[in-house]
Amino acid sequence: MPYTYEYPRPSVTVDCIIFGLDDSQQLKVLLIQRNSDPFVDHWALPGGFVEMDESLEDAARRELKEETGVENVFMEQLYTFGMPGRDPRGRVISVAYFALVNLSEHTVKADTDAGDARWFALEEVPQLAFDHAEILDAALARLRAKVRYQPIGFELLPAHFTLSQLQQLYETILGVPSLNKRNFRTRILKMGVLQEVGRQQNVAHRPAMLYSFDKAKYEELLQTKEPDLLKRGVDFEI
Amino acid sequence: MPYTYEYPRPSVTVDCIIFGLDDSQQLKVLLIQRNSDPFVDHWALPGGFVEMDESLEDAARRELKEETGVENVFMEQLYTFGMPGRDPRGRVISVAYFALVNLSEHTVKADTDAGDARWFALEEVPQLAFDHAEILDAALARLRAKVRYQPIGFELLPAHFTLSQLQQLYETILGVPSLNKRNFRTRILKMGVLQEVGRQQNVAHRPAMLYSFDKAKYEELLQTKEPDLLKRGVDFEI
DNA sequence: TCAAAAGTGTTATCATTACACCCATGG
DNA sequence: CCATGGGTGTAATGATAACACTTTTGA
Repeated sequence: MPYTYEYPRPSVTVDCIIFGLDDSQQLKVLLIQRNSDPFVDHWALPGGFVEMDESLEDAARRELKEETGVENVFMEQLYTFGMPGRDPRGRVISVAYFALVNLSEHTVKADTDAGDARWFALEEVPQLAFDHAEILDAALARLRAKVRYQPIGFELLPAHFTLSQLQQLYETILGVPSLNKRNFRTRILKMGVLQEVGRQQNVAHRPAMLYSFDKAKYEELLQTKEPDLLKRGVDFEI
Repeated sequence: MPYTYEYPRPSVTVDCIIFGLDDSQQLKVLLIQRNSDPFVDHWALPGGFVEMDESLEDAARRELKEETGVENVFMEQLYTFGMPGRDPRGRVISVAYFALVNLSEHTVKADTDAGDARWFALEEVPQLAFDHAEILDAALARLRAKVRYQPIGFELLPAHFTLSQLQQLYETILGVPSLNKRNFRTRILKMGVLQEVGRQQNVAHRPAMLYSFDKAKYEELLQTKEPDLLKRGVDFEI
C-alpha cells in the first residue's frame, strides 16, 4: 500500500463516447462489456484510470485503444462528471471524451481489459453501468448541437461521400424526417467547403457526384468570414 | 499521514472564472492574490481542492464564496485541465467553472484563504499563477461563442436595462466597434423575450425604455421553435 | 435652445422556402 | 423501358443591412 497522502483524494478516470455511422447510415455507439466488479457483465463506456504522467486526452486515447482497438479518431473533451456516489468504489471523478469515427474504417476488437466490445444502435443500447447512460445522453446532446455550427459530421463519413449521404447523416443526427433536397444542396454547396472528387461507379441509377470536405478552405473561411459574422451581432438562435 | 491508496492519485481542484460588468459597461474578471506557495503573491483564479463529499459545482461555489465572498451566481462547467506539470506541487487536475455576475450586485471581500480579491479589466490582467492565463482565455472564448446562441448576456446586466446597455454589452463581449442601432433593436425585440418594465428617470436626454429578460417566454420559445429550427438542417454558421 | 441619447421609416439586397420537374444509369 | 436515386429552375416570401431622420429630456 505504497501511496500515502495528507488529505483524501478522489480517483480520476476517463470515459469515451464513440459514435460511428455504419454502412446503412445508422448512428451507433461503441460499448464494452465489463469483466470485473462493480457492474460485472454490464455494458459500459470504454474508459479507465488516468495515469500520473499522461494528459487526460492521452488517457482517453490509450483506454480506447486498449479496450476496443480503435485509434486515430477525432476526439474532444465533453464534460467532467463528479457527483459523489456515482461509483460504488468510492469518489471517482470521470472526464468524458467524445469521438466520431467512420465505422467502416475502424475494426473493433475486444481487448485485454474488456470482455467484449460492440457497436450498438442508439435505440438498442442496454442498461449501462455507473452513470454512463447520463454521459451518453450528454454526448448525444453535444453531437446534435455541435453538428449545427461546426463541420464535424464529416468525421463520421468516409473520405468521399455523396450529398445524399451527407443529407442522411444530418437527418439521422438531428432526428428530422427529411430535409428538402434542393435546399440542402444549395446551402451546403454555397458554403464552398466541398470538393468534387469523382463520381459513383456501377450504381443502378444516375451516378452521384462524390465530394470530400475541404478542411483547408474551411479554416480559411473561418478567418475571412469571422469579422462579418461578428458584425451581425446577436443571434442566440432559439 | 492518514490516506493510503494502492495506486497513486492526482489531486482534483476547481477554478472559477468570474466575469462581471461594471457601471461603465466594462468587462472584468475576478482574481485573488495568493498568500501561500506556490506562486505566493501572484494573482490567480479563485479555486481550491474538491472535498470528498461535495459535487464539483458545489466545490466551485464554496471556494468562490470562501475566497471572494461572491455567491448565488450563474455558473457552468467550462473545461477540465489536466496536463501533467501544470502545477509544481504534483499532478493536479482542475475542473474550471465559469460564472457571470452583475458586478454592482456583488460585493467582493478578500477572505480567509486569499490575500486579496479584485476585479480586473481584461486588458489589465497581470501575469497569472499556474496555467490560469490559458484557462482565462478558454473562458473568454466560451463566453464569446455562447453569447451568440444563448441569452446568457443578461446575467451580466442589472435586472432592468436599456437596449443601449444591452447593445453595448454585446459590443464589449464580441469586441466589435459598433453594431447598427436600428438593426440591433429590430432583431432583439422581434425575438420577443424582452419585457417593458418602465422608463429611465432623471436623465439629461430622452429617457429610455427599461426592459427585463423574460426567461419563461424564452423557455417557451425554445420548445415551440425547436422543431422549425431543426427543419432548417445544416448551418454551421461560419 | 442645445447637447445627448432614444427611437423610427424605408428601401435595396440577399437568403430561405416550397414545389415541380428533368436526367442518367443498370437491370 | 422502367425503377431508382441524382440533380436543377424558379418564384414568393421573409430577413438583413444601410442610412437618414424624428423625439424627448435636463441643463
